[in-house]
Amino acid sequence: MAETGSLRQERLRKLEILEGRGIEPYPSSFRTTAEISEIVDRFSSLAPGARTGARPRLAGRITAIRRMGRATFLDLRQGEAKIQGYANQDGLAERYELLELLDIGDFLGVEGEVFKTQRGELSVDLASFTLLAKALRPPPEKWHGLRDVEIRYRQRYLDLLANEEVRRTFVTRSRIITAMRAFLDSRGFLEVETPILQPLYGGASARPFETYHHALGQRMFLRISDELYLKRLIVGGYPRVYEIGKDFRNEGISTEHNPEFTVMECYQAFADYHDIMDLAEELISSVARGVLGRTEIAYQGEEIDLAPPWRRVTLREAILEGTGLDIREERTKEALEREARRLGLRLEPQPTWGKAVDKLLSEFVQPKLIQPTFVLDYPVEISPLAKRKASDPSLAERFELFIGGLEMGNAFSELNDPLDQAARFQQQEEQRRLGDEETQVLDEDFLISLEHGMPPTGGLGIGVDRLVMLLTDARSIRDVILFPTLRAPR
RNA sequence: GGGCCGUUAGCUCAGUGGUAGAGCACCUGCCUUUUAAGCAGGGAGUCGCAGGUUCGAUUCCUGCACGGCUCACCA
Repeated sequence: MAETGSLRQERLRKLEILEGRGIEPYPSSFRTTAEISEIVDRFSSLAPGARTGARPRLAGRITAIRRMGRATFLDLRQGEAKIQGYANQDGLAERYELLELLDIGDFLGVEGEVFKTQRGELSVDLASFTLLAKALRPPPEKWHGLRDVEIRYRQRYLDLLANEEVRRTFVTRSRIITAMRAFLDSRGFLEVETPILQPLYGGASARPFETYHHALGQRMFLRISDELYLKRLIVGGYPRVYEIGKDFRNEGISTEHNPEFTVMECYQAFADYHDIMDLAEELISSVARGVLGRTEIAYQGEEIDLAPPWRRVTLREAILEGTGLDIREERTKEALEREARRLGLRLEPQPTWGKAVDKLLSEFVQPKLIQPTFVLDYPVEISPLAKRKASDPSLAERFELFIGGLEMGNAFSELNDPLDQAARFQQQEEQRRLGDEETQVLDEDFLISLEHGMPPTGGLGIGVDRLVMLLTDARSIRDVILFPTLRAPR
């Protein structure tokens, strides 16, 4: 980080003068008697020119200073709330000149009577003030805010100070997660924590981050999913569990992907994927109602209604609708790719039939799924942890949820047949040999847990960052993650 | 990783083959109810980095770094 040259030098000079006068620029505390927001709430309807007799002690950051000779105004901000400080030479006497040593960005404690100026600005008539922390660097520009995305992401604190809508977004994010917890808790789900550092990764098709534990002398992975551990807890007898936490995938970065991202996964015993669709609808619509107060939202210019029930369409119908291709007719990779080409679809060659189906969905169907849509019944080939449909063993009882063109969730009736699960892992190995690099790895310990008996269970995973994007109308996942992954500057 | 675009003062941005500007911020002066305070004056830059072309490069070319968008993979 470069020095900011003369601006920083200037502040250092003021710091020295302050210290020379025996003023501690970083005192350990300042006892306030009120929050700025409380004073604003209490006195905002005061008439211009009125005085209150109230004399609170307040603290905040200086966000503006207007010096007018023997009178000075400054804006003091604490969180969202702001109040004006008014000081004049009559009131402060020889202390008045110390105001010269204050800068925008400094934290200040004040004491004085609350009043309203002739122009109607709620103010504190400073009887005294105390420097609480000197800022040595200037804040971003007050008028245009901070635009440079690199500074916004790397120094998010400046973004939060300069851009109010950014501050609001992260408040909303926090409320979404709180609402999610409240919903799940009210449904009897137990919040648990499972390992992030794992000897084996699984539960999704993705490349992991690898690390090494020195004392154990052992390779470890950062989890790519919570799934296999949460299912072990269902085996262990908890009927409903959930976890909200980070997963890590060693893949590309985009407006919809951050290498570490937040996921909510929940598992409910004696439920199937139809029950889970109901659960997902209720979860997301109730979060929207709780946080935004409504279920109609606008996302990137599209009007979306999150009120249940949501559209449910099979994967086959969705692809048929979106492309004209019937995946039930084209059962081999070659036939599917040939037909896609015949229809003029730009489909890159895929390693397997299942991957090609997945590609058709994400490429040609997903962008059109603006209203909440459950796409159900996926090929078993690409659903190695989901139970087969009784009526068609080539399909899995699985759905993905799309809203606003974003893939929002993934769920299935969990595969609890240990022998079929073993066979599926085997099948994944074969797909790996065909060139699919993101197949699931065999987890012997997980298989053993299934052999001890897992009840029929429905599971759901929601991409929390994407849900926040949807509810805050964010275009990029980086706008809902406080410190998104960036290359380290050299 | 590929393609396209960007990088100029602390911040927001102009601009040029002849060595750099504005607004905010900063400094000095005036100003005791201002509020994007005002008025007058002033300081501030390795023009992302490194090469090349040129009498001369911030400007043109090449490479690199970082960022954005996009394509490829995933939640």
